[in-house]
Amino acid sequence: MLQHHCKDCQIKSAAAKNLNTEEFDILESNSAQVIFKKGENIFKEGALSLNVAYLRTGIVKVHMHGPTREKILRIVKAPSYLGIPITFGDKINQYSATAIEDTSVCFIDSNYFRNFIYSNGKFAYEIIVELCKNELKDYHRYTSQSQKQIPGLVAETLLCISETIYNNSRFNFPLTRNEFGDMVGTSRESVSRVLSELSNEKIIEINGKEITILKKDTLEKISKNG
DNA sequence: GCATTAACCACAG
DNA sequence: CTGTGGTTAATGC
Repeated sequence: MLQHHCKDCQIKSAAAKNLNTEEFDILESNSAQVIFKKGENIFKEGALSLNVAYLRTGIVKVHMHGPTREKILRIVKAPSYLGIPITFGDKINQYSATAIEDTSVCFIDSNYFRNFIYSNGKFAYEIIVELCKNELKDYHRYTSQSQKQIPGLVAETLLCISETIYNNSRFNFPLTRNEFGDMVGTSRESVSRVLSELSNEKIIEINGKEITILKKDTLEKISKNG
């Protein structure tokens, strides 16, 4: 376990900024920081959930088993909590989290996390805000996913990764084609095909894992029109 | 019918 | 792990 001092942490969550000195002491003695290498599993679907995971740095994929394939639910960039729905929704993890870049995670004992919710209204409020924002994003994604065709979904995903994860029109796409398929609910072949079409039309440029968005406006149009 | 879309399979780098 | 081509099934003019 790494030495850590929650009070001095530079990457506090919006919620944790509302904790007082005493609460930070409690947090510190009931949490542990762990480093995960790219590809390592952070918590696994089906296991018993005993803590809240707070993603301090890095990027993670959140995924669960579907009837036929794996489904990638979200790509999460730090800082963000990872396991709140698990902690309060069920004792058993309903989904897994896997690092797609080197990552540092703080695990917080659920009981103490729960106590903060009970006793500190501002803390609880920030947690609710985060949950609500995520829920709204999920609603948007689910409606897109059920109504857009594959080119629209691929375009949407590229824009989303570029804007919200990397803030750059050029980025290393962190998933394999297969995982990209799992993310938009389609086959790796279809993703492949759409990507090469986009590349042929000079809308994006592909160098292995590196993707550059050349014509953002046309990509947005494709995303919008489904 | 004919066209489009996308899944599944197979095979080659 | 990826890209591509052939085939097939579903859906919509």
